[in-house]
Amino acid sequence: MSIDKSWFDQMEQRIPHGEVRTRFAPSPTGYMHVGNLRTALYTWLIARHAGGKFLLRIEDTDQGRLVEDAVEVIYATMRRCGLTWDEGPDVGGPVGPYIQTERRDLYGKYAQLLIEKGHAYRCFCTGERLEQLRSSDPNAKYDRHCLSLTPEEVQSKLDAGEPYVIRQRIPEGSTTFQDAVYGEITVDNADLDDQILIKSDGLPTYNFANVIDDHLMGITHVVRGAEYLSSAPKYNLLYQAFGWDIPTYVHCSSVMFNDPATGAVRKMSKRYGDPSYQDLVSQGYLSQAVVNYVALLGWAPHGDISEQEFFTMEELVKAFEISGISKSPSAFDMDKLNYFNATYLRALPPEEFAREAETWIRRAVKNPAYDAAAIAGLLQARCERLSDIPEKVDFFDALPQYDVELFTNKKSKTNAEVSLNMLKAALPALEALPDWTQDAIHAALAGLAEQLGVKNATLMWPVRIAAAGKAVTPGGAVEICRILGRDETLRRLRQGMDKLS
RNA sequence: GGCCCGGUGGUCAAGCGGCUAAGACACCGCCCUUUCACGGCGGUAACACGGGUUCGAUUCCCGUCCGGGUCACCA
Repeated sequence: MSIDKSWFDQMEQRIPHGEVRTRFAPSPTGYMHVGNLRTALYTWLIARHAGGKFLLRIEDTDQGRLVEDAVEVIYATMRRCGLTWDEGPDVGGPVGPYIQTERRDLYGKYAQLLIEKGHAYRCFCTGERLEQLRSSDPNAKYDRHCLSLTPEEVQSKLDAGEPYVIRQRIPEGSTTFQDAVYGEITVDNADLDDQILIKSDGLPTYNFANVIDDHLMGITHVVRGAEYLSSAPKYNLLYQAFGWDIPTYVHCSSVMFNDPATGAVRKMSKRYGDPSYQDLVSQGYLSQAVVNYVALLGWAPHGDISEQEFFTMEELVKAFEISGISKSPSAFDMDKLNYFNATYLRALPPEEFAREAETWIRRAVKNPAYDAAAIAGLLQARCERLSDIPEKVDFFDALPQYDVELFTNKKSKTNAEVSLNMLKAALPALEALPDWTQDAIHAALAGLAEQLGVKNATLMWPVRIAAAGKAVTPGGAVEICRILGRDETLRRLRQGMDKLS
Protein backbone atom coordinates (compact mmCIF):
# COMPACT_ATOMS: atom_id res chain seq x y z
CA MET A 1 0.00 0.00 0.00
CA SER A 2 2.97 2.22 -0.60
CA ILE A 3 2.25 5.54 -2.23
CA ASP A 4 3.69 6.47 -5.56
CA LYS A 5 6.92 8.35 -4.95
CA SER A 6 6.23 10.69 -7.82
CA TRP A 7 3.31 12.18 -5.95
CA PHE A 8 5.62 13.27 -3.15
CA ASP A 9 8.06 14.61 -5.71
CA GLN A 10 5.33 16.72 -7.22
CA MET A 11 4.46 18.17 -3.87
CA GLU A 12 8.11 19.04 -3.28
CA GLN A 13 8.39 20.73 -6.63
CA ARG A 14 5.68 23.22 -5.82
CA ILE A 15 7.59 24.61 -2.85
CA PRO A 16 8.98 28.10 -3.46
CA HIS A 17 12.56 28.72 -2.41
CA GLY A 18 14.82 31.68 -2.04
CA GLU A 19 12.54 34.07 -0.19
CA VAL A 20 11.37 34.56 3.35
CA ARG A 21 7.91 33.08 3.76
CA THR A 22 5.89 33.30 6.95
CA ARG A 23 2.37 32.35 7.78
CA PHE A 24 -0.34 33.18 10.23
CA ALA A 25 -2.38 30.08 10.87
CA PRO A 26 -5.35 30.75 13.12
CA SER A 27 -8.06 28.26 13.84
CA PRO A 28 -11.55 29.60 13.37
CA THR A 29 -12.70 28.93 16.88
CA GLY A 30 -13.51 32.40 18.09
CA TYR A 31 -12.45 35.97 17.97
CA MET A 32 -9.03 37.50 17.61
CA HIS A 33 -7.28 37.96 20.90
CA VAL A 34 -4.62 40.49 21.61
CA GLY A 35 -1.90 37.86 21.85
CA ASN A 36 -2.99 36.38 18.54
CA LEU A 37 -3.03 39.78 16.95
CA ARG A 38 0.48 40.42 18.13
CA THR A 39 1.69 37.09 16.78
CA ALA A 40 0.04 37.87 13.45
CA LEU A 41 1.68 41.29 13.43
CA TYR A 42 5.16 39.98 14.19
CA THR A 43 4.76 37.25 11.60
CA TRP A 44 3.70 39.79 9.02
CA LEU A 45 6.52 42.16 9.96
CA ILE A 46 9.16 39.47 9.60
CA ALA A 47 8.00 38.75 6.07
CA ARG A 48 7.63 42.38 5.06
CA HIS A 49 10.91 43.43 6.61
CA ALA A 50 12.65 40.81 4.53
CA GLY A 51 10.66 41.59 1.42
CA GLY A 52 9.20 38.11 1.56
CA LYS A 53 5.74 36.60 1.45
CA PHE A 54 3.11 36.41 4.14
CA LEU A 55 0.40 33.79 3.94
CA LEU A 56 -2.81 33.04 5.71
CA ARG A 57 -3.79 29.48 6.43
CA ILE A 58 -6.90 28.34 8.20
CA GLU A 59 -6.43 25.48 10.63
CA ASP A 60 -9.87 23.99 10.97
CA THR A 61 -9.08 20.41 11.82
CA ASP A 62 -10.97 20.54 15.07
CA GLN A 63 -14.47 19.76 13.92
CA GLY A 64 -15.92 20.24 17.36
CA ARG A 65 -14.81 23.78 17.89
CA LEU A 66 -15.66 25.42 14.60
CA VAL A 67 -17.36 28.74 15.04
CA GLU A 68 -19.64 30.26 12.46
CA ASP A 69 -18.22 33.36 10.77
CA ALA A 70 -14.93 33.11 12.62
CA VAL A 71 -13.02 33.12 9.35
CA GLU A 72 -14.71 36.35 8.35
CA VAL A 73 -13.72 37.91 11.63
CA ILE A 74 -10.12 36.92 10.99
CA TYR A 75 -10.15 38.42 7.52
CA ALA A 76 -11.75 41.63 8.73
CA THR A 77 -9.35 42.03 11.61
CA MET A 78 -6.31 41.45 9.45
CA ARG A 79 -7.52 43.96 6.90
CA ARG A 80 -8.35 46.63 9.44
CA CYS A 81 -4.93 46.23 10.95
CA GLY A 82 -3.20 46.47 7.61
CA LEU A 83 -1.89 42.91 7.68
CA THR A 84 -2.07 42.11 4.00
CA TRP A 85 -1.50 38.56 2.82
CA ASP A 86 -0.02 37.35 -0.44
CA GLU A 87 -1.46 33.88 -0.38
CA GLY A 88 -4.47 32.51 1.41
CA PRO A 89 -7.85 30.82 1.09
CA ASP A 90 -9.44 33.78 -0.65
CA VAL A 91 -6.58 34.86 -2.91
CA GLY A 92 -5.11 31.45 -3.66
CA GLY A 93 -1.43 30.85 -4.33
CA PRO A 94 1.03 28.27 -5.61
CA VAL A 95 0.88 25.91 -2.65
CA GLY A 96 -2.83 25.74 -1.90
CA PRO A 97 -5.32 24.90 -0.79
CA TYR A 98 -4.92 27.09 2.28
CA ILE A 99 -7.62 25.52 4.40
CA GLN A 100 -6.59 22.38 6.19
CA THR A 101 -9.80 20.44 5.81
CA GLU A 102 -9.37 20.86 2.05
CA ARG A 103 -5.97 19.24 2.37
CA ARG A 104 -7.11 16.31 4.44
CA ASP A 105 -6.05 13.58 2.01
CA LEU A 106 -2.49 14.69 1.98
CA TYR A 107 -1.81 14.33 5.68
CA GLY A 108 -2.70 10.66 5.60
CA LYS A 109 -0.21 10.06 2.82
CA TYR A 110 2.58 11.67 4.78
CA ALA A 111 1.58 9.74 7.88
CA GLN A 112 1.71 6.57 5.85
CA LEU A 113 5.15 7.54 4.62
CA LEU A 114 6.25 7.98 8.21
CA ILE A 115 4.90 4.55 9.14
CA GLU A 116 6.91 3.03 6.32
CA LYS A 117 10.01 4.82 7.52
CA GLY A 118 9.43 3.48 11.02
CA HIS A 119 8.78 6.86 12.60
CA ALA A 120 5.09 6.33 13.24
CA TYR A 121 2.68 3.53 14.01
CA ARG A 122 -1.01 2.77 14.18
CA CYS A 123 -2.61 2.68 17.59
CA PHE A 124 -5.93 1.00 18.24
CA CYS A 125 -6.18 1.82 21.91
CA THR A 126 -9.56 3.01 23.03
CA GLY A 127 -10.21 6.23 24.80
CA GLU A 128 -11.16 4.28 27.89
CA ARG A 129 -7.83 2.52 27.96
CA LEU A 130 -5.94 5.79 27.66
CA GLU A 131 -8.01 7.33 30.39
CA GLN A 132 -7.29 4.41 32.64
CA LEU A 133 -3.61 4.81 31.94
CA ARG A 134 -3.77 8.41 33.01
CA SER A 135 -5.87 7.82 36.07
CA SER A 136 -3.19 5.62 37.57
CA ASP A 137 -0.51 8.23 36.88
CA PRO A 138 -1.51 11.67 35.65
CA ASN A 139 1.96 12.21 34.22
CA ALA A 140 2.00 8.96 32.31
CA LYS A 141 2.83 9.05 28.67
CA TYR A 142 1.37 6.60 26.20
CA ASP A 143 2.73 3.18 27.09
CA ARG A 144 3.39 2.18 23.46
CA HIS A 145 1.00 -0.70 23.81
CA CYS A 146 0.33 -0.79 20.06
CA LEU A 147 3.95 -0.40 19.02
CA SER A 148 4.44 -4.11 19.63
CA LEU A 149 1.61 -5.17 17.35
CA THR A 150 2.80 -7.41 14.55
CA PRO A 151 1.98 -6.45 10.95
CA GLU A 152 -0.48 -9.34 10.87
CA GLU A 153 -2.25 -8.11 14.00
CA VAL A 154 -2.46 -4.62 12.59
CA GLN A 155 -3.83 -5.93 9.34
CA SER A 156 -6.50 -8.00 11.00
CA LYS A 157 -7.63 -5.06 13.11
CA LEU A 158 -7.76 -2.93 9.97
CA ASP A 159 -9.76 -5.60 8.21
CA ALA A 160 -12.10 -5.73 11.15
CA GLY A 161 -12.64 -2.01 10.74
CA GLU A 162 -11.30 -1.07 14.15
CA PRO A 163 -10.80 2.67 14.52
CA TYR A 164 -7.23 3.81 15.01
CA VAL A 165 -4.97 6.79 15.28
CA ILE A 166 -1.43 7.21 14.02
CA ARG A 167 1.22 8.08 16.55
CA GLN A 168 4.65 9.53 16.20
CA ARG A 169 7.36 7.17 17.37
CA ILE A 170 9.75 9.20 19.46
CA PRO A 171 13.31 7.85 19.16
CA GLU A 172 15.84 7.39 21.94
CA GLY A 173 18.24 10.12 22.86
CA SER A 174 17.76 13.83 23.13
CA THR A 175 16.63 16.59 20.82
CA THR A 176 18.22 19.97 20.38
CA PHE A 177 16.75 22.80 18.42
CA GLN A 178 17.40 26.46 17.86
CA ASP A 179 14.93 29.20 18.48
CA ALA A 180 15.57 32.69 17.19
CA VAL A 181 14.27 34.20 20.40
CA TYR A 182 15.15 31.65 23.08
CA GLY A 183 18.36 30.24 21.68
CA GLU A 184 19.35 26.60 21.92
CA ILE A 185 17.06 24.25 23.78
CA THR A 186 17.72 20.59 24.51
CA VAL A 187 15.28 18.08 25.90
CA ASP A 188 15.48 14.43 26.78
CA ASN A 189 13.35 12.42 24.37
CA ALA A 190 12.19 10.31 27.30
CA ASP A 191 10.09 13.31 28.31
CA LEU A 192 8.30 13.33 24.98
CA ASP A 193 5.06 11.49 24.35
CA ASP A 194 4.27 9.43 21.27
CA GLN A 195 1.85 12.09 20.20
CA ILE A 196 -1.07 11.48 17.89
CA LEU A 197 -0.54 12.60 14.33
CA ILE A 198 -3.75 11.47 12.72
CA LYS A 199 -6.95 11.35 14.73
CA SER A 200 -9.45 8.53 14.40
CA ASP A 201 -11.63 10.79 12.26
CA GLY A 202 -8.84 10.78 9.73
CA LEU A 203 -7.95 14.43 10.26
CA PRO A 204 -4.50 15.44 11.41
CA THR A 205 -3.78 17.00 14.78
CA TYR A 206 -2.50 20.55 14.82
CA ASN A 207 0.98 19.32 15.58
CA PHE A 208 1.17 17.17 12.50
CA ALA A 209 -0.71 19.34 10.04
CA ASN A 210 1.41 22.28 11.04
CA VAL A 211 4.66 20.57 10.17
CA ILE A 212 3.37 19.17 6.89
CA ASP A 213 1.85 22.44 5.79
CA ASP A 214 4.74 24.61 6.85
CA HIS A 215 7.07 22.43 4.87
CA LEU A 216 4.83 22.11 1.84
CA MET A 217 4.19 25.84 1.82
CA GLY A 218 7.86 26.70 2.01
CA ILE A 219 7.60 28.47 5.35
CA THR A 220 11.04 29.70 6.40
CA HIS A 221 10.14 31.27 9.75
CA VAL A 222 7.67 29.53 11.99
CA VAL A 223 6.32 32.26 14.25
CA ARG A 224 4.01 31.26 17.06
CA GLY A 225 3.24 31.75 20.71
CA ALA A 226 5.61 30.47 23.37
CA GLU A 227 2.97 27.99 24.49
CA TYR A 228 4.26 25.85 21.63
CA LEU A 229 7.83 25.90 22.84
CA SER A 230 7.34 22.66 24.74
CA SER A 231 6.14 20.83 21.69
CA ALA A 232 8.82 22.23 19.41
CA PRO A 233 11.13 19.23 19.95
CA LYS A 234 8.41 16.96 18.60
CA TYR A 235 8.11 19.13 15.51
CA ASN A 236 11.82 19.02 15.11
CA LEU A 237 11.81 15.24 15.27
CA LEU A 238 9.10 15.18 12.62
CA TYR A 239 11.11 17.34 10.24
CA GLN A 240 14.08 15.10 10.83
CA ALA A 241 12.04 11.96 10.26
CA PHE A 242 11.00 13.28 6.87
CA GLY A 243 14.49 14.53 6.12
CA TRP A 244 13.23 18.08 5.65
CA ASP A 245 14.98 21.37 6.30
CA ILE A 246 14.15 22.77 9.69
CA PRO A 247 12.66 26.26 9.58
CA THR A 248 13.70 29.11 11.85
CA TYR A 249 11.55 28.98 14.94
CA VAL A 250 10.41 32.26 16.41
CA HIS A 251 8.53 31.73 19.63
CA CYS A 252 6.88 34.81 21.09
CA SER A 253 6.31 35.09 24.81
CA SER A 254 2.77 35.31 26.06
CA VAL A 255 0.80 38.47 26.60
CA MET A 256 -0.26 38.53 30.21
CA PHE A 257 -3.10 40.35 31.79
CA ASN A 258 -2.81 42.09 35.09
CA ASP A 259 -6.27 41.80 36.50
CA PRO A 260 -6.93 45.07 38.33
CA ALA A 261 -9.69 43.47 40.39
CA THR A 262 -7.81 40.51 41.78
CA GLY A 263 -4.24 41.60 41.19
CA ALA A 264 -3.61 38.27 39.52
CA VAL A 265 -1.34 37.92 36.54
CA ARG A 266 -2.25 35.42 33.85
CA LYS A 267 -2.19 34.82 30.18
CA MET A 268 -4.83 36.91 28.47
CA SER A 269 -7.87 34.94 27.56
CA LYS A 270 -11.46 35.32 26.59
CA ARG A 271 -12.70 33.11 29.35
CA TYR A 272 -11.73 35.71 31.91
CA GLY A 273 -13.36 38.44 29.92
CA ASP A 274 -10.10 40.01 28.79
CA PRO A 275 -10.64 42.28 25.84
CA SER A 276 -10.21 40.94 22.32
CA TYR A 277 -9.34 43.12 19.38
CA GLN A 278 -13.05 43.38 18.55
CA ASP A 279 -13.87 44.43 22.08
CA LEU A 280 -11.27 47.17 21.96
CA VAL A 281 -12.54 48.51 18.67
CA SER A 282 -16.09 48.58 19.91
CA GLN A 283 -14.91 50.45 23.00
CA GLY A 284 -13.63 53.20 20.81
CA TYR A 285 -10.01 52.27 20.25
CA LEU A 286 -8.43 52.98 16.90
CA SER A 287 -6.97 50.00 15.04
CA GLN A 288 -3.68 51.70 14.46
CA ALA A 289 -3.35 52.62 18.11
CA VAL A 290 -3.95 49.03 19.13
CA VAL A 291 -1.51 47.72 16.55
CA ASN A 292 1.15 50.24 17.52
CA TYR A 293 0.77 49.47 21.20
CA VAL A 294 0.75 45.74 20.69
CA ALA A 295 3.86 45.93 18.51
CA LEU A 296 5.75 47.30 21.50
CA LEU A 297 4.41 44.66 23.86
CA GLY A 298 7.28 42.24 23.71
CA TRP A 299 9.39 43.93 21.10
CA ALA A 300 11.59 46.99 21.17
CA PRO A 301 13.52 48.71 18.42
CA HIS A 302 17.31 48.75 18.46
CA GLY A 303 19.83 51.46 17.89
CA ASP A 304 19.12 55.13 17.52
CA ILE A 305 15.38 54.58 17.48
CA SER A 306 15.26 52.65 20.72
CA GLU A 307 13.30 55.50 22.26
CA GLN A 308 10.75 55.76 19.49
CA GLU A 309 7.26 54.66 20.45
CA PHE A 310 5.05 55.84 17.67
CA PHE A 311 5.38 53.98 14.43
CA THR A 312 3.53 53.93 11.16
CA MET A 313 3.25 50.50 9.58
CA GLU A 314 5.99 51.46 7.13
CA GLU A 315 8.28 52.44 9.99
CA LEU A 316 7.53 49.20 11.79
CA VAL A 317 8.37 47.18 8.71
CA LYS A 318 11.66 48.99 8.43
CA ALA A 319 12.56 48.76 12.12
CA PHE A 320 11.35 45.27 12.97
CA GLU A 321 14.10 42.82 13.85
CA ILE A 322 13.64 39.40 15.40
CA SER A 323 16.47 40.17 17.80
CA GLY A 324 14.29 42.84 19.38
CA ILE A 325 11.68 40.33 20.52
CA SER A 326 11.82 39.78 24.26
CA LYS A 327 11.79 36.47 26.03
CA SER A 328 9.85 37.39 29.10
CA PRO A 329 6.06 37.61 29.11
CA SER A 330 4.69 41.11 29.15
CA ALA A 331 1.58 42.48 30.75
CA PHE A 332 -1.05 44.23 28.73
CA ASP A 333 -1.51 47.67 30.23
CA MET A 334 -4.80 49.42 29.62
CA ASP A 335 -3.40 52.74 30.80
CA LYS A 336 -0.71 52.68 28.21
CA LEU A 337 -3.11 51.60 25.49
CA ASN A 338 -5.28 54.54 26.50
CA TYR A 339 -2.31 56.81 26.11
CA PHE A 340 -1.57 55.49 22.64
CA ASN A 341 -5.19 55.79 21.65
CA ALA A 342 -5.44 59.33 23.00
CA THR A 343 -2.36 60.31 21.07
CA TYR A 344 -3.69 58.81 17.86
CA LEU A 345 -7.04 60.48 18.41
CA ARG A 346 -5.43 63.89 18.81
CA ALA A 347 -3.24 63.39 15.79
CA LEU A 348 -6.25 62.85 13.56
CA PRO A 349 -7.16 65.74 11.24
CA PRO A 350 -10.11 67.50 12.92
CA GLU A 351 -12.55 66.51 10.17
CA GLU A 352 -11.59 62.90 10.51
CA PHE A 353 -11.88 62.98 14.26
CA ALA A 354 -15.30 64.58 13.88
CA ARG A 355 -16.34 61.78 11.57
CA GLU A 356 -15.17 59.12 14.04
CA ALA A 357 -16.75 60.94 16.97
CA GLU A 358 -20.09 61.82 15.46
CA THR A 359 -21.90 58.56 16.13
CA TRP A 360 -20.69 58.63 19.72
CA ILE A 361 -21.77 62.23 20.16
CA ARG A 362 -25.18 61.46 18.74
CA ARG A 363 -25.73 58.76 21.28
CA ALA A 364 -26.08 61.49 23.85
CA VAL A 365 -26.84 64.58 21.84
CA LYS A 366 -29.99 63.97 19.83
CA ASN A 367 -30.92 67.59 19.29
CA PRO A 368 -29.87 68.38 15.70
CA ALA A 369 -29.55 72.07 16.58
CA TYR A 370 -26.33 71.26 18.37
CA ASP A 371 -23.48 71.01 15.92
CA ALA A 372 -21.72 67.67 16.21
CA ALA A 373 -18.60 68.92 14.48
CA ALA A 374 -18.28 71.81 16.92
CA ILE A 375 -18.73 69.45 19.83
CA ALA A 376 -16.14 67.14 18.32
CA GLY A 377 -13.74 70.06 18.30
CA LEU A 378 -14.06 70.32 22.06
CA LEU A 379 -13.62 66.61 22.51
CA GLN A 380 -10.54 65.86 20.48
CA ALA A 381 -7.99 66.72 23.16
CA ARG A 382 -10.23 65.48 25.90
CA CYS A 383 -10.91 61.81 25.33
CA GLU A 384 -8.79 58.72 25.41
CA ARG A 385 -11.47 56.51 23.93
CA LEU A 386 -14.39 57.37 21.71
CA SER A 387 -16.60 55.59 24.19
CA ASP A 388 -15.77 58.29 26.75
CA ILE A 389 -17.77 60.75 24.68
CA PRO A 390 -21.46 60.27 25.52
CA GLU A 391 -21.16 60.94 29.24
CA LYS A 392 -19.11 64.05 28.54
CA VAL A 393 -21.68 65.72 26.35
CA ASP A 394 -25.00 64.60 27.75
CA PHE A 395 -25.64 68.03 29.27
CA PHE A 396 -26.33 69.56 25.86
CA ASP A 397 -29.66 67.83 25.43
CA ALA A 398 -30.78 68.17 28.99
CA LEU A 399 -29.47 70.39 31.73
CA PRO A 400 -28.67 68.03 34.60
CA GLN A 401 -30.11 68.48 38.06
CA TYR A 402 -27.26 70.20 39.82
CA ASP A 403 -26.50 71.53 43.25
CA VAL A 404 -26.00 75.25 43.89
CA GLU A 405 -22.79 74.27 45.60
CA LEU A 406 -21.28 73.93 42.13
CA PHE A 407 -21.27 77.71 41.87
CA THR A 408 -18.77 77.92 44.66
CA ASN A 409 -15.20 77.59 43.45
CA LYS A 410 -12.23 78.79 45.38
CA LYS A 411 -9.81 79.16 42.52
CA SER A 412 -12.28 81.21 40.51
CA LYS A 413 -13.24 83.18 43.60
CA THR A 414 -16.91 82.43 43.32
CA ASN A 415 -19.65 81.64 45.76
CA ALA A 416 -23.41 81.75 45.53
CA GLU A 417 -23.63 85.48 45.99
CA VAL A 418 -20.85 86.35 43.56
CA SER A 419 -22.25 83.93 41.04
CA LEU A 420 -25.66 85.49 41.17
CA ASN A 421 -24.17 88.91 40.52
CA MET A 422 -22.10 87.59 37.66
CA LEU A 423 -25.06 85.95 35.99
CA LYS A 424 -27.11 89.11 36.43
CA ALA A 425 -24.38 91.02 34.63
CA ALA A 426 -23.79 88.41 31.96
CA LEU A 427 -27.40 88.07 30.96
CA PRO A 428 -27.95 91.51 29.40
CA ALA A 429 -24.49 91.48 27.85
CA LEU A 430 -25.20 88.24 26.04
CA GLU A 431 -28.72 89.28 25.21
CA ALA A 432 -27.45 92.37 23.45
CA LEU A 433 -24.78 90.62 21.39
CA PRO A 434 -25.30 91.22 17.68
CA ASP A 435 -23.47 88.05 16.63
CA TRP A 436 -23.54 84.71 18.43
CA THR A 437 -20.04 83.63 17.60
CA GLN A 438 -17.12 82.26 19.55
CA ASP A 439 -15.17 85.48 19.29
CA ALA A 440 -18.11 87.75 20.02
CA ILE A 441 -19.14 85.85 23.12
CA HIS A 442 -15.59 85.72 24.37
CA ALA A 443 -15.03 89.41 23.76
CA ALA A 444 -18.26 90.33 25.48
CA LEU A 445 -17.60 88.22 28.55
CA ALA A 446 -13.93 89.16 28.85
CA GLY A 447 -14.83 92.81 28.44
CA LEU A 448 -17.50 92.53 31.06
CA ALA A 449 -15.10 90.94 33.52
CA GLU A 450 -12.66 93.74 33.04
CA GLN A 451 -15.42 96.29 33.46
CA LEU A 452 -16.52 94.61 36.67
CA GLY A 453 -12.97 94.45 37.87
CA VAL A 454 -12.98 90.68 38.37
CA LYS A 455 -10.78 88.00 36.87
CA ASN A 456 -12.14 86.19 33.87
CA ALA A 457 -12.66 83.02 35.83
CA THR A 458 -14.94 84.72 38.32
CA LEU A 459 -17.37 85.49 35.54
CA MET A 460 -16.78 82.46 33.35
CA TRP A 461 -17.21 79.90 36.11
CA PRO A 462 -20.82 80.73 37.01
CA VAL A 463 -21.76 81.06 33.36
CA ARG A 464 -20.36 77.66 32.57
CA ILE A 465 -21.99 76.04 35.57
CA ALA A 466 -25.35 77.54 34.72
CA ALA A 467 -25.00 76.54 31.07
CA ALA A 468 -23.86 72.99 31.65
CA GLY A 469 -24.84 72.04 35.18
CA LYS A 470 -21.63 70.09 35.59
CA ALA A 471 -18.39 70.76 37.40
CA VAL A 472 -16.31 69.35 34.58
CA THR A 473 -17.12 69.93 30.96
CA PRO A 474 -15.35 69.62 27.64
CA GLY A 475 -14.73 73.23 26.72
CA GLY A 476 -15.27 76.37 28.70
CA ALA A 477 -18.16 78.77 29.14
CA VAL A 478 -17.72 80.44 25.78
CA GLU A 479 -17.58 77.26 23.74
CA ILE A 480 -20.57 75.77 25.49
CA CYS A 481 -22.74 78.88 25.16
CA ARG A 482 -21.85 79.18 21.51
CA ILE A 483 -23.03 75.62 20.80
CA LEU A 484 -26.13 75.89 22.95
CA GLY A 485 -27.27 78.95 21.05
CA ARG A 486 -28.45 82.21 22.45
CA ASP A 487 -31.98 81.25 23.49
CA GLU A 488 -31.01 78.11 25.31
CA THR A 489 -28.03 79.82 26.94
CA LEU A 490 -30.15 82.67 28.27
CA ARG A 491 -32.79 80.25 29.46
CA ARG A 492 -30.20 78.26 31.40
CA LEU A 493 -28.61 81.37 32.87
CA ARG A 494 -31.98 82.54 34.15
CA GLN A 495 -32.58 79.13 35.59
CA GLY A 496 -29.28 79.40 37.39
CA MET A 497 -30.22 82.76 38.78
CA ASP A 498 -33.48 81.33 40.08
CA LYS A 499 -31.54 78.60 41.78
CA LEU A 500 -29.26 81.16 43.39
CA SER A 501 -31.83 83.61 44.62
C1' G B 1 4.48 17.27 40.40
C1' G B 2 7.94 16.24 35.71
C1' C B 3 9.90 18.98 31.71
C1' C B 4 10.78 23.84 29.34
C1' C B 5 11.26 29.18 29.63
C1' G B 6 11.72 33.68 32.07
C1' G B 7 13.14 37.62 36.40
C1' U B 8 15.91 45.92 35.27
C1' G B 9 10.92 51.05 38.94
C1' G B 10 3.57 49.52 39.76
C1' U B 11 3.55 48.54 33.95
C1' C B 12 6.20 48.47 28.92
C1' A B 13 11.26 48.63 28.40
C1' A B 14 16.93 50.36 26.70
C1' G B 15 21.33 48.05 28.32
C1' C B 16 24.54 43.21 25.73
C1' G B 17 31.85 43.44 31.60
C1' G B 18 33.37 49.60 33.45
C1' C B 19 27.09 54.40 32.79
C1' U B 20 25.32 59.56 38.07
C1' A B 21 21.27 52.38 35.05
C1' A B 22 17.95 55.66 29.22
C1' G B 23 12.99 56.62 27.64
C1' A B 24 7.50 55.87 27.87
C1' C B 25 2.75 54.93 30.72
C1' A B 26 0.80 55.62 35.50
C1' C B 27 1.49 58.67 39.96
C1' C B 28 2.92 63.55 42.45
C1' G B 29 4.14 68.91 42.10
C1' C B 30 4.55 73.56 39.32
C1' C B 31 3.36 76.61 34.92
C1' C B 32 -0.35 77.75 31.15
C1' U B 33 -5.68 78.50 31.55
C1' U B 34 -12.68 80.16 30.93
C1' U B 35 -13.79 74.19 34.47
C1' C B 36 -11.39 69.73 32.83
C1' A B 37 -8.12 68.33 29.46
C1' C B 38 -4.13 69.36 25.94
C1' G B 39 0.78 71.43 26.16
C1' G B 40 5.44 72.78 28.94
C1' C B 41 8.76 71.94 33.16
C1' G B 42 10.26 69.07 37.35
C1' G B 43 9.88 64.88 40.95
C1' U B 44 9.16 59.86 43.51
C1' A B 45 10.46 54.96 41.88
C1' A B 46 14.35 49.35 39.50
C1' C B 47 18.98 45.63 38.31
C1' A B 48 14.76 39.15 43.13
C1' C B 49 18.46 36.76 46.63
C1' G B 50 23.08 33.99 47.63
C1' G B 51 27.55 32.10 45.77
C1' G B 52 31.29 32.10 42.14
C1' U B 53 34.38 33.90 37.37
C1' U B 54 36.86 38.70 36.78
C1' C B 55 40.96 44.20 38.32
C1' G B 56 35.63 45.13 37.79
C1' A B 57 29.39 42.49 37.39
C1' U B 58 22.60 44.56 35.86
C1' U B 59 25.46 42.11 32.00
C1' C B 60 28.94 35.46 32.19
C1' C B 61 28.28 30.55 35.33
C1' C B 62 25.79 27.81 39.48
C1' G B 63 22.10 27.48 43.33
C1' U B 64 17.67 29.43 45.83
C1' C B 65 13.25 31.97 45.49
C1' C B 66 9.42 33.89 42.53
C1' G B 67 6.62 34.03 37.93
C1' G B 68 4.94 31.81 33.39
C1' G B 69 4.24 27.80 29.82
C1' U B 70 3.33 22.67 28.90
C1' C B 71 2.12 17.71 29.93
C1' A B 72 -5.45 15.99 25.09
C1' C B 73 -7.93 11.91 19.31
C1' C B 74 -7.50 21.37 21.32
C1' A B 75 -5.08 24.42 18.55
